[in-house]
Amino acid sequence: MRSFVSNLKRKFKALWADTVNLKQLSEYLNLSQTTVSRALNGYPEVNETTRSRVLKAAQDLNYRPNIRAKGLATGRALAIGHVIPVSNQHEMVNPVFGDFTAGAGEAYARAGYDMMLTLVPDQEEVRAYQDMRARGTVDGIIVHGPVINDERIALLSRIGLPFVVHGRSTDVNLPYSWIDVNNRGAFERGTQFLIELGHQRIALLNGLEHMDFAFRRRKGYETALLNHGLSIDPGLMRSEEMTEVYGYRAAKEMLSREIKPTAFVCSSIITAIGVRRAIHEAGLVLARDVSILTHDDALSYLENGDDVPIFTALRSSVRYAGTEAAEMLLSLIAMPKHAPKTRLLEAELIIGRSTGPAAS
Amino acid sequence: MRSFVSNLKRKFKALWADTVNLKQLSEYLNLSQTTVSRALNGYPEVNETTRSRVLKAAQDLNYRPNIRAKGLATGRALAIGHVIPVSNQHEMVNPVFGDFTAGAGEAYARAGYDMMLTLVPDQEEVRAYQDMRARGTVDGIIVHGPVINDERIALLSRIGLPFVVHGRSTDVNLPYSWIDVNNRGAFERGTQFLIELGHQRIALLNGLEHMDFAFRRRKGYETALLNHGLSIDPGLMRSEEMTEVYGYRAAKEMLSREIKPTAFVCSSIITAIGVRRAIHEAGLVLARDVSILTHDDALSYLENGDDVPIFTALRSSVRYAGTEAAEMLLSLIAMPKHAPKTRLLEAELIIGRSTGPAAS
DNA sequence: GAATCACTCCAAAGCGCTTTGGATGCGCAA
DNA sequence: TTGCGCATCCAAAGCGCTTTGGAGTGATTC
Repeated sequence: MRSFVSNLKRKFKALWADTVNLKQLSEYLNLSQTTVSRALNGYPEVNETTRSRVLKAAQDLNYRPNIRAKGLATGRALAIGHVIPVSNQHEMVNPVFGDFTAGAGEAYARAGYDMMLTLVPDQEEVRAYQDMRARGTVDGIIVHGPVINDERIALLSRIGLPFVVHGRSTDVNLPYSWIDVNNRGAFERGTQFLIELGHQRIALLNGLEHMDFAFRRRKGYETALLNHGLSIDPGLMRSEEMTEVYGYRAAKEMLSREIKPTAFVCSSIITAIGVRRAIHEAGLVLARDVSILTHDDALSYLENGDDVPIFTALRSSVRYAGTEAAEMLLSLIAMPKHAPKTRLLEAELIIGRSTGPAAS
Repeated sequence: MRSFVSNLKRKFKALWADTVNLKQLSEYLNLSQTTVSRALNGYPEVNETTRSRVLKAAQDLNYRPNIRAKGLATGRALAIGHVIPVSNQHEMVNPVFGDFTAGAGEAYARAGYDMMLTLVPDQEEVRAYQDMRARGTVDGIIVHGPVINDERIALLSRIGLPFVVHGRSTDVNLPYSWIDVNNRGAFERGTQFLIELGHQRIALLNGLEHMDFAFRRRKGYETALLNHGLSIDPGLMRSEEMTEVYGYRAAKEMLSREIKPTAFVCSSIITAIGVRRAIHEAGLVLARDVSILTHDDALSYLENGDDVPIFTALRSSVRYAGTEAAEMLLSLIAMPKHAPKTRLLEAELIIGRSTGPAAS
């Protein structure tokens, strides 16, 4: 039996790890390409006996449909695009993106979709989306890093390419699909937590505030301050790319002042690590002299401790968001007429060892 | 003139942000598809006047060749695959991968290639590569995270899919293309540096040692110890996924011993951050009481300080490696008969503020 | 016994591009 | 005038798949 099959394989030039195409497979089976194709794709108009014969043969001859031919015929690409804007000021290939992508990748893998990454210089972004649509490289797109009033949303709606935004865009009034963390609510809650611990001078080390998430976080922070009769001090607010060095420098400067902040709110655990370094270097003690509260994306390589969290944090798994976003997009592609879907995730306030009552 | 063009656009159903195909373009030009295709792709047998007419029209009508049709006709995919192995023990979507990818993406973008990411469960990896080959999704592959005696290398050679390994694989004797850091040399040099500072009990917090890079690093570390008459103490060696918590825990345990190590060699800056945390928590002072030396992949989000490096480090930009790997692969694809290319990068020893003479 | 129907299957026409194998017309030498 | 080479262009055949529009069976119905 084995040698029977392998003879046929030889005859049909199907060596191990090599592949036949539909035509060869159908000749081998003495069936038409139509029938074989239908059997393989689960269409009803084929006898079940035939179908299992076909399935068996496809297995034996190691048949793999050519994805480009399939795509040409069906008009679908079976791929999702992730466009990563690249600019000088600003680098989207960050740890957050990695984890989000990992989450999304899982969902794609399950659904048999591929994932295309494209790095695109800022100013060519619009063109890149048109390209993807026109050249048919992808069936849908995940939009990363939305800014305030992001023009990509209007563009993608116009050209009719399904998309899901990771985040939202303030000032955009079109309906669109998104998944986001309640950034404003989280930062309001976190700031309030510090205020209730007695802190009055609370610094905010935010991400770049043209980014929508950072804008919302600042709003939350400000709201909490105002709600408790505290004033907003621009000298205590920074907005930059969220690196370790940024956290270090900003904290070092603020801690060298006559009147120091007693607490820091950070937009990223990496920035918080930089702040911690500055605190140590200034000879101060974390939680006793200065508190840190940070947003925590639950990155796999930067877990916030294990049993007891290192930092008091607003936690929301970006990996989970990735999976959800991907599934939203896939279902949008499956039902193109469906209304936009939205999903708001809540961050969890987790008490760690980086906060304490304000030093008097 | 403008309205002339826009009339024709309307006539040919080319609305803004919409696209014509080759047939429409050739009808618009009163030329055959052959000629238009040749004009566009720079073939010589077309009059220069005609060519510029074609180019102009392609621009005006917003012509974008369908990549799947092109791929079907040429047999090329214009895409490169990055396969990310996923398992329970082990997570490749790490910050290093992100930066490598960013570097590679630049090269692809320049060459007009797309980048495909695929997450593949460990045990299906072999099948995944066969698939990519058979279905024609990619023209080549970057192999990430090679282990000792990595079977993927033989597989990819056999099925004839061009590939470049990021790293090497000990015990594989086939010729293949790779780009790697001199891990062994770097860790030997780094360890020697610590020894010369008087350290005798030097711990190694390595990555998972079935990974080739980690294996080589250990060899380098051991070589330096032996060269200086120091013994190898398994109690001072760890091998795990390189997270922050790993560094913290391992260092905490070792620093709680009767006889503590006086220096740590880490395989990742993230792990080093964890070690630093444990040092602080133990009430010790970095560089004075305990030294840290780490490998530094020069990740954009985890820069090792600015003017003065935080950690004494063996630095080698993984982003640069990504760009180089991509370019090697693209040239391999362009010249399939070419012999394998290899490239060994040297890590730079950078003196930071995390090392000092051994405390007596 | 003829008409109808459900069930299986097939031939052939695309999908949008590249590329092979001419066809056409021109200038130029013989 | 004929023949030849060269410069331009074109028709048509793929690439490997899906899908439309039947065609060929028996079985069922009247």
